[in-house]
Amino acid sequence: MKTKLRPLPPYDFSLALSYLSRSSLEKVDVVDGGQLTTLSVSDQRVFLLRIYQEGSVEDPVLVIEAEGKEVERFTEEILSEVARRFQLDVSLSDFYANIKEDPVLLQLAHQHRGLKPVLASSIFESLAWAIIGQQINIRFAYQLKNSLIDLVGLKKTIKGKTYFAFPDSARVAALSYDALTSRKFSRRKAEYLVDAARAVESGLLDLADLAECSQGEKVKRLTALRGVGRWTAEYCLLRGFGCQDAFPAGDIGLRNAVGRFYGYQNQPTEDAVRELGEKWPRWQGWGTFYLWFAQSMEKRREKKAGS
DNA sequence: GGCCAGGCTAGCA
DNA sequence: TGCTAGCATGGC
Repeated sequence: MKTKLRPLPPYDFSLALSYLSRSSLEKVDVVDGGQLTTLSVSDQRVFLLRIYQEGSVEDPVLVIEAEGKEVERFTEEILSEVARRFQLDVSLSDFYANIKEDPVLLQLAHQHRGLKPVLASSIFESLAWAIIGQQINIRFAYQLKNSLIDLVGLKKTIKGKTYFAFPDSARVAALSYDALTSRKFSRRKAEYLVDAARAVESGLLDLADLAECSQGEKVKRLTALRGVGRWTAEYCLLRGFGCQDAFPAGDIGLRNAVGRFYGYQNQPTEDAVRELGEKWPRWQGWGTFYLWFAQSMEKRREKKAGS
């Protein structure tokens, strides 16, 4: 199956690819030669997707090629999932209009014109990834994520090449804590992760239902889980549910980015970041994503210059 | 070798 | 309500 989507312009898929390739350890979303190769898993079915952009940033066309059994029957589902994950139907002009009081963010938006937040492939993945990433550096977080994928991730070999998908909640719920602690998870992190997966499996945390709730209710229900604090919930809202105004203001990476781009002498406090975000009404999530992205691009540039 | 990393909990005042 | 020790391992 090969089909095309027309994202709301401007849109630059190469920026999404840059974001997805921010770690060399990433093995679910494979970026190579200007295209993304990834598995799409839904309802026990696995499809291999190749996604790339044709046309320009101002007149974008996104091409989606999908392989798998009876893929034609699932075309609509696959396309809607791609549109959701890459926020293709959300207008950047609304974002631009709502950050005009902030020249710094406006400049970054100009510099990375066509960037839209990239969501995780599922709500559960965003929650699991946030738990994994708590209080540890990103590189180590990727190592833990890959251990989890080795243990219970989905693997599919096509034409001699193996592709991986992040495990769903059922697979994680079936894990023992020891299986994770033997792979360098701390005891607590193993408990938080497996217990969250079990909460989803038992229906204690109904993610489909949660999607329909208000932002406040989402945070309330998520933080009711042991191991899920405000940061984790906000992260999940931003990268899982795609809430445009989710705002993990306490995030260390965001505070560092604000420190860099807004010229702070010392790392700004969470309160200072929250105050800054008032200049991006209803779009704090996108502002956060732009700052994360710009920071990772700067770091990559510095590393390249230093090597 | 020490401090920091895309935090959170439990215990205490 | 607000503060802090402890968690645990890797990177720099």
